[in-house]
Amino acid sequence: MPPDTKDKIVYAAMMLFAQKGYGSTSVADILHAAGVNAGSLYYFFPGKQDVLLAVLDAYLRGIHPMLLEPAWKGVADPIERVFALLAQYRRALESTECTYGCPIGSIALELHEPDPAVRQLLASNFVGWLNAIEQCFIEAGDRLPADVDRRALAVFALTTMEGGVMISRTDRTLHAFDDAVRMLRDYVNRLQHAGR
Amino acid sequence: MPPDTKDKIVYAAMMLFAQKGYGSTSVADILHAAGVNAGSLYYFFPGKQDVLLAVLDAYLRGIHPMLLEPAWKGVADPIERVFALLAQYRRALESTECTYGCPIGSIALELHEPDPAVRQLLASNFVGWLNAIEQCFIEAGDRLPADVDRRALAVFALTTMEGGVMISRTDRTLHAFDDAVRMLRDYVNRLQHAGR
DNA sequence: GTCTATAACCCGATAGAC
DNA sequence: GTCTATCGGGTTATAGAC
Repeated sequence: MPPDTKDKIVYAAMMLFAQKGYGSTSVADILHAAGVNAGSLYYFFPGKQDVLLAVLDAYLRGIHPMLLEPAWKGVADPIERVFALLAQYRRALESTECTYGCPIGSIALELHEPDPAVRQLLASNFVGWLNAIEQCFIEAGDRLPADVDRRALAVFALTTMEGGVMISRTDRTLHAFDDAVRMLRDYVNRLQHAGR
Repeated sequence: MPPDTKDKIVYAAMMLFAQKGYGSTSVADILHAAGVNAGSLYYFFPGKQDVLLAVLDAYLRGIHPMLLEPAWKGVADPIERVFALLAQYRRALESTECTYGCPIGSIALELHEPDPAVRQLLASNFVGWLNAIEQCFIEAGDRLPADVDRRALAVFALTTMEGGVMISRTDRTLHAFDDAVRMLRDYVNRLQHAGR
């Protein structure tokens, strides 16, 4: 079963949006990368923005199979899973000379007045990520103090990753990403040792 | 002394880049907002990107007078200064319905393959911010454990702010920003009480 | 230094045959 | 479903008078 045209368009757009951003990717770029003609794209999608919606939906459905499962392979401890996920983002930065970060975050900051449907899907992607990490901290149980807000801790992990990617991408160095993750690790360690 | 044409262009571009981003702001937008004609802009600047360079340079020179001094007015304690600065970003989000965040961060993620001069100025802006916050943590002296890396802590504060802005802008709610800053505050509190 | 007009180009989207 | 050709409009930047 060869990949159908629609999937080829979405996949090509996903790669291009991650590499160059949404605004800097032209429909012609997508057509060329997908090996498809304009008529086909506009047969499946009303316009460029609807391609973005399909891409964001693909990211959303891919959170578990494409993001979390690879990162968590062989890692059972819930707290280690949080840092295993961050380590996967580090590898993405490392293997692209600090060029490739989190595509959701990039698009979220690129679009200043996004269409409501786009903004909704961006938010859903963050929520999916946060739910998974919150669950890790919940599963950590009494290794963390009871009064520590698991959801807020998940948000903190996300800001650490996104902020670290932003600064590392800007100075083309992993220092900032590593500094931020190291501080988060120290914080979580101190929480684990609190009250013992 | 009326503001000269060049300054009007840079100021108008600064506002527009912050509101709509660099790519979505046309030269015509800048001309209209500045009340200036195309010939004037291209007399002072070789092109649009050079206007961006001037804007980033203005942000860099404005870090102390425009950003830090207002945030730190009446705040002497170095650690409180860190959170006073974060509170100022919160007010910017709040007063714009979570639309306006950090313009440097937005541009940093919008431009995927920035001109070296642009990337250099973005990095310098981050460095200026980090130097100031690092200095706060240094001035905190022995209120923080000696083995805590002051620079890394400053990076952590920056990722908290930038990541918090990103997520709050996306879901148009201050929850994420507040969660992240609350966690950072808890971490700093625990550091202050460590070893006592 | 400032103005108007316009060149030269690229964009997203469409039309209509097949 | 797919193809080619093209429309209409917005873009950055320039030319040349003043």
